[in-house]
Amino acid sequence: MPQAVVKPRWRRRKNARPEEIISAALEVFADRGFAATKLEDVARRAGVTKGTIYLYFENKEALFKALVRETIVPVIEQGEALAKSFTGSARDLFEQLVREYFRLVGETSLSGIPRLMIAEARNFPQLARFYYEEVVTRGHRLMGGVLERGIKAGEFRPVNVPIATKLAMAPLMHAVVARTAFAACMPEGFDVAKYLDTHIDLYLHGISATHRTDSRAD
Amino acid sequence: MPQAVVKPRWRRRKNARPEEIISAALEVFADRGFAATKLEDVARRAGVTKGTIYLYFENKEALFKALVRETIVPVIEQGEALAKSFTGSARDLFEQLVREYFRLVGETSLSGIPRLMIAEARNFPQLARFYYEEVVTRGHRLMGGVLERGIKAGEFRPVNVPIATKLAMAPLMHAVVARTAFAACMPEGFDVAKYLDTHIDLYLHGISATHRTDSRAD
Amino acid sequence: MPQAVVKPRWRRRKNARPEEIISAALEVFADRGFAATKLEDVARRAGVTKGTIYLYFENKEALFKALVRETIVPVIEQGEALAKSFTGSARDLFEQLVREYFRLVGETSLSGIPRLMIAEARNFPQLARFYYEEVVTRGHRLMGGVLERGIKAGEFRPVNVPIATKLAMAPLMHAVVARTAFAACMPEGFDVAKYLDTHIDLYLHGISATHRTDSRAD
Amino acid sequence: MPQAVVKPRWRRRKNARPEEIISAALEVFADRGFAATKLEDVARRAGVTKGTIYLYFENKEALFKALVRETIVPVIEQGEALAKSFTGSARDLFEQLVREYFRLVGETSLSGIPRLMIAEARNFPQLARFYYEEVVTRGHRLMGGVLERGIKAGEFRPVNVPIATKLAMAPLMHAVVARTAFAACMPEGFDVAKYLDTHIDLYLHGISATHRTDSRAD
DNA sequence: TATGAATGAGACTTCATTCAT
DNA sequence: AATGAATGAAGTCTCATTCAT
Repeated sequence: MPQAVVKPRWRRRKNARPEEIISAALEVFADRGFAATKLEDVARRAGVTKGTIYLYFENKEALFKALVRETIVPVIEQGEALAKSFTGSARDLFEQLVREYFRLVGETSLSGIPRLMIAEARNFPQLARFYYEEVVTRGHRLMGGVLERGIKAGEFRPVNVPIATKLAMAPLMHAVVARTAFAACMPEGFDVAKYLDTHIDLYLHGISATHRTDSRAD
Repeated sequence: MPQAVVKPRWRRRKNARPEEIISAALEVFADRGFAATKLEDVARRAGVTKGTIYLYFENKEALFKALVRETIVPVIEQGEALAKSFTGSARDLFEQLVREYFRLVGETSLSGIPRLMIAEARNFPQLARFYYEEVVTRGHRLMGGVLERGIKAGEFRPVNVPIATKLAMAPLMHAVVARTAFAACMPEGFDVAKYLDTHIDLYLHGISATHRTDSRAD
Repeated sequence: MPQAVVKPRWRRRKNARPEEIISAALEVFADRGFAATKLEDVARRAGVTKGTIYLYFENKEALFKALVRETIVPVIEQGEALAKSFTGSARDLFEQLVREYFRLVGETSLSGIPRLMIAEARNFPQLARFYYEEVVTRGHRLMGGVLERGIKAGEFRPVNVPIATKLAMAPLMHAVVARTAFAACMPEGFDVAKYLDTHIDLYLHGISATHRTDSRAD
Repeated sequence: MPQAVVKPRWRRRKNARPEEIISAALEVFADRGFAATKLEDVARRAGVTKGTIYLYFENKEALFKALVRETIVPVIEQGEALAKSFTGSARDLFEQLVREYFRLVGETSLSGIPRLMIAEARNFPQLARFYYEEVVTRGHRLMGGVLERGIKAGEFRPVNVPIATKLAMAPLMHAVVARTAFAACMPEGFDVAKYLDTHIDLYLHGISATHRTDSRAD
């Protein structure tokens, strides 16, 4: 990242190259993982040659980082914008965020990113930290905010927010991650719609202020 | 470290080498992933030389496969045995299986295996299939059986078992997988005990036959 | 090619570019050597882009050759002019040539050129020949002429001129070459003035016609 | 698949390998310089493959350093040993050291090393420092010791030892360096023997205590 | 059974050079 | 005349794999 300063921005704007490369990289990284991805494949898919990648990214790792930055972070930001402007109930916001996440990530090649990060986090501590802070933590903050909103509004019981947040996200994350990993092994498929419906229903039921009387959760 | 089974020492000596290698491989693979693992590191940790590995395993991939086979499947088997001999309520069995899984996998280096599989499944379709069938599906069958047992006994509502099974497992799997991946990024730590407690509580509450009146889940 | 250019002011501009490039090349080549010099660095220092270099020089090697031609040869010519017009004693001419060489080459970035040639001569036989003939031989001829002049005038003993010439030049050349190479390693510095003084004194003493009586040198 | 050509993979003892590689490296580096040397060429000349080099040397630079260490430093040590055990006059010791240096370095492929160092010193500051300290400085100390010995014995005038040392060495160094660089350009050859004779004679005469009466050099 | 020296295919990365604008 | 995007050959280095001992 040393020369990020020198790279004139208009060059990016004017030329679609970096975006094309990142887009190609997303496909290949998502398919094969970090180490097994050959830059030549990325280049070919982007319609350029190996050398061109190095005009825009310092090395493979930098490309990987840019990919994460440019693709996943915006999804989080979109969710934050939605939450900010949302005027309905916390339940509805919860449901909408969950479904939106699946629409944007779970069912696109972006789903490869969480899997990649889980796979490579330990080998790229610096990137892992970036991702954890800019995506995971931020995502948790977003979801945590929804829960607090519901608690304040009396829709949700006063649960332990950090834990409840993790439990709200885990089924989403795992479905995204495992589905892309084992897609080829699930000929019967995976009824995502019903999975989501059920998660939303069970989860909202679980933290709803109106149904419980005997919870141990604090 | 695999299971310290108590058996006559000299007798096992014959098989000790491959087991030592697999044990070393578990540590290294779990730490670094498949591609980033050097056989030399595995060898060193096993106290042998690279060449020796090839006496027992055809190649790196075969070692990886053996590792998966030898370490994870027994955990499933143990769970199956527990379920078979269990005489208490489905709720208690559910709780015990969940906690046992965490004890055996989530908090040992075995936790690296699911992460590895998720990372590499697409690059090793054959291994992915093996894992999916011998671990994932079998795990689901085990958990699904518990749910059915509870439904039959009138403890649980008659939910869609496959979906409910996945929703029971996802928080476990995700916690195991994400925790090892991002361990270094979570200085605050992760209160696993409370996470488990809450999951068990919320989940059992959600499918309990006695509390719900308005569920959309079928 | 646009013709009908309005010339006046831009006329010198036309030749300015190659000179600027050569000047930049001198700095970079002298600093880093041939292979380690990137044309991009030369271009940047010349205030142009890489492509521009190729408008004036066929390739890196041609630039290198032009650099040698344009920078060093004039120094020789200047020495030749001095010798030609010099009217004093051979001793004084010798001293003046030595000091002038150091002033023009030894203490400017031109000192990088001999070092470069020594480093790369074997990789560029054609250039080496050019340099050897246009610089080394010509320099030797110049210095040899001085010696012969002194011998004829009875100032110097009738030594073996080619050998004596080489011995006159070697300390100069080596000082120039080694000083730039190891500049960073000589914190104590190198008293060039005294080095030159001593060389001149010892050398002139050695070949002086008036002091020796027992030399084996012929 | 080539049919079972029985090519013994390693005939020699492990111990010999590094030396063989260094020996091959000397030839190639001396011929082409550092950057222009391909490790594959070194390998081929050593009768091994590229990879083998990396068993013994961390990288190209390390090989280069080892080469310097193993080849030139011993020459210095030999000179030091000679000086230490020498019982004759300082003049004779001087002469012997000069001739020995030429025999061991100037007329073997070791002569490529000084040239290499001069060429690459600026690009490898760390190596330059090593060489400067272990070779240049040590060589100067050796020669300076001889001069001091002669001064103490009344053989030499009380000259400025550091300067006189440099002037004693420069013709040697330059001859070694320039000869290998321009060997191909000197069809007439270079009468090394006479060059050395004359240098020794002139130099010894110059610092001799018995001949001078008018020196400016102090 | 075990070793460890040796291999060589393959990946990343660099940079001189080209060419459309 | 000048640019700057693009190329692709070439070199360093890695490491799974082999095999004589």
